[in-house]
Amino acid sequence: MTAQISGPLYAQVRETLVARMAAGELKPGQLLPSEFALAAELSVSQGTVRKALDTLEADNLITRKQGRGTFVAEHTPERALFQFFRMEDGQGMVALPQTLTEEVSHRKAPKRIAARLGVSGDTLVVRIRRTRALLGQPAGFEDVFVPHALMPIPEDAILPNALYNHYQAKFGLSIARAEDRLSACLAPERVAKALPAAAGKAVLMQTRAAYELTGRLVEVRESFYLTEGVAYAVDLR
Amino acid sequence: MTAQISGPLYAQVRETLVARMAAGELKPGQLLPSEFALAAELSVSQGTVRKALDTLEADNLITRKQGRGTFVAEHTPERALFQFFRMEDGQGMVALPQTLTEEVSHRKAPKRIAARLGVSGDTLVVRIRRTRALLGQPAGFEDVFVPHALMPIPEDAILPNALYNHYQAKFGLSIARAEDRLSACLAPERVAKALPAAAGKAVLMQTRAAYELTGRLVEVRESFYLTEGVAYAVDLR
DNA sequence: TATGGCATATCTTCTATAAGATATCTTGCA
DNA sequence: TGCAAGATATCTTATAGAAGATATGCCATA
Repeated sequence: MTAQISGPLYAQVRETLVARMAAGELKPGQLLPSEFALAAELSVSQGTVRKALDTLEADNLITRKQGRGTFVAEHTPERALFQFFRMEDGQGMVALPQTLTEEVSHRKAPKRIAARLGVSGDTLVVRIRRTRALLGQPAGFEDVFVPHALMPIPEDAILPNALYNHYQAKFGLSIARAEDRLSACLAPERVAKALPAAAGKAVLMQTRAAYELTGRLVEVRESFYLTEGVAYAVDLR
Repeated sequence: MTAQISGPLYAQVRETLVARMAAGELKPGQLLPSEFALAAELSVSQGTVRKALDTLEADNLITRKQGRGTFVAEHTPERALFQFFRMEDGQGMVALPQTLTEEVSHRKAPKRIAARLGVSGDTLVVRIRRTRALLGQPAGFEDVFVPHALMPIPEDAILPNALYNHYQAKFGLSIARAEDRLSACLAPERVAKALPAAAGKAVLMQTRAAYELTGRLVEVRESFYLTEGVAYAVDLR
């Protein structure tokens, strides 16, 4: 038990496991030791390990299957889609996004992006600018910013549809949480230029901050979507 | 144990408690019997009751305080605000909405509303049409629809800021869950008429379906917001 | 001998219970 | 009024057995 020296046992077990995930000792998709094995290793009872796993499961950091075992959560394209991509068509089905154009560039962080990333204005960042299609129609414009120091994505990189998948595979950074803010505006000039279909139209603007396992902010994005036939879906409870 | 005759014990305990809430035997804000008292009454162990309460707490149906007790969740204006109202200002603070105009009317359900409510087209519904201010500026237009049979709100009713509070107090219906869908559009005519500030502008359209404890759909709404200085905030995890 | 099918052994997580720890409020006493 | 002790609530930890999944091995059969 290395992570914490006070608080409930199960919380210490949780911290230990999160630390191992963040350190890469427990990789996404990997089978965890059994509850009894962890209990023996950490000198606690199986029930205590179980309670720690309960909290991890609630946060979508692990998945469990009775009789099979416990696995570190993985950003499969499907999962990233359902967890972090919320555009649905009229029938409540996730509208699969398709990349139309893509451009990776290294640059100093624009002022508002630097502020949101919590870095100074001359910090080098990677900008991924993409246009995307929903339901077969050009409908989205995305600007994704990540610190270059954290993820030195080359400018000639070809990126997969689901970026979080890529972050995890290439840099060992697992996105665990994201905050979205949604508003409506007329398509800004740079959007209209890259996505002619949006010119003069109202678009849904999505600004996101994405955090990895340890809580560190690692990505900021600004997206604009035409919402004809689709909508950003949220469950409140 | 009246609710269920199979499945895990703790699930049966949960169903029993939900049934009592829905029936009004356990009212919002009320103190529940202690875990041991419930255990004795239902002939299970305290740990089993506790596990049932864990699931209810995860669904925001109860709140617990060590040393004090367990309480049925209440839609205080504050809580309804944080749980179901997601408009935040630039600093991440909830933007308090203020009602500017309000008009309650009884009418046959418009076609698309009837479809979403799952009722026939000639069903009587109550429509609550309001305009609202955010950060002191007129910014919102809301159409709320509820079946008249379920909530016969009189046409001369004066409604509080937080409707769910009112549903609960007047009709014993607790909103437990809601689905929001967000898109962007130019302010429709009826919105521009009621909210001149929105004329010709892009607005955030929010369509919501709200469900009560037992899972029954009880409210549908269509709202339009000017998002200058505010945004609809969501946490994904 | 090779192979398909079935019982079983042995993993796993899941459920249920019990007992001690900790937090909060009440009550009685100085 | 202030404070300490007790009552009562949830919280934490531990243990035992049930339920589900997989692999193994035996045995009948071609």
